[in-house]
Amino acid sequence: MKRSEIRDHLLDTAIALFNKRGFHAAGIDLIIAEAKVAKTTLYRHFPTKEALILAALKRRDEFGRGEMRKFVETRASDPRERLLVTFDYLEAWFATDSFKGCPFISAAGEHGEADDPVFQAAVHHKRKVLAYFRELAVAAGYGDADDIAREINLLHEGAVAVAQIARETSSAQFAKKMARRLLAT
Amino acid sequence: MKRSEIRDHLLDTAIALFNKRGFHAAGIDLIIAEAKVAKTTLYRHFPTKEALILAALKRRDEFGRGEMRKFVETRASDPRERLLVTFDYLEAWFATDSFKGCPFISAAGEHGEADDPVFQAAVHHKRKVLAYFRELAVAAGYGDADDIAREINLLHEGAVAVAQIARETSSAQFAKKMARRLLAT
DNA sequence: GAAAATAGATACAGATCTGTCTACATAACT
DNA sequence: AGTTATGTAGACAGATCTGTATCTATTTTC
Repeated sequence: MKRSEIRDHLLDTAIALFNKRGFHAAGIDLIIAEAKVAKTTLYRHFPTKEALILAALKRRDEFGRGEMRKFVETRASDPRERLLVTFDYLEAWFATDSFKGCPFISAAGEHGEADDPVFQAAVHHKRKVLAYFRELAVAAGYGDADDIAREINLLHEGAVAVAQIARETSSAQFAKKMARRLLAT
Repeated sequence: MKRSEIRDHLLDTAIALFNKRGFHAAGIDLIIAEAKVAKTTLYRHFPTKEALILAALKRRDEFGRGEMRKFVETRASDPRERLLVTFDYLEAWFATDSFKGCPFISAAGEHGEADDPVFQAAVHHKRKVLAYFRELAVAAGYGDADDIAREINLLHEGAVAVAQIARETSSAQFAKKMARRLLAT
């Protein structure tokens, strides 16, 4: 396998296994076996497991937010509607086989110390997502864009947590209806 | 230490360490050291680590729901108000030093397979909490008590997730205001 | 095409994990 | 008081974990 591909392949494999088994339970040996790559290779790209976790979270963050943006932009042009369409993105995510809750919440659960770089990666991701909602709320012309963004964000988090445990997609549309009613007030 | 006390003491120590470090990262040796108990003693009470985890989650479930009930019942008598007071309970929980997000969401993150007993324990807890909200909604005389309960529940989950990452208590009151507006429609 | 960097395969070190075993001390119950 | 159950202490086994070292094969790059 070419060097240019292998790093991303390793990260994708790691993301999938961290998601499925958890960050501690998914060991290096499992990751290299799944990726069909030698251990030496992994350690040439990432000096430690923590570095691998951080790189995986970074990739997951950028990919996930990019996907949500694309999804939203192709389904609605009205900024107000776009805020609601984010819940349809959630629904599509929940419907995938690999959905096991938010990887950043799980990462924060396993690395809960405030000064842990993994926890900080989760904080960074959540801040970026909130900023996106605020961006949409501003574009929609809301005077209290900050509050609107926080509301959408809180509903997202709630829908994800419910879907993680109940293992069904309906919480996305349920949260969407709540959002619609709140935006109407 | 008396036998009757030691089991609960072990469970409380385990709960605290699982909460702080995560279920995989908190090892048996750490738990017995913190509890100041011999390893033999722990394994006389719990045959495996998984059994300890399950017993700890069961205790956490019963304790947490009992505390919320007590909190709510002492602060409001009107059933409608009680639904809102549950968010004040959240706020008090968030304000504790040990708050690191919902232990059951974290447990589900580390044991995400649907047939894993630990995951099932999380499902059980969430069902019970939802049933409590429904009980309050029924007492409040709402015709659509199921939907009201789901809304309160989703707002709770959202507030917990936000508080876990942002490390502040304000999401509880923020969710409470959202709940108030939703209940008014 | 040659030189340098990287991948593969695998053994290994050292730490840590769960769970067991042994030997002795203490508490509880008859 | 004496028997039984339980606690303490710690060594130990066996598995597993992260990370390193060695050596060969393959890519990349100049």
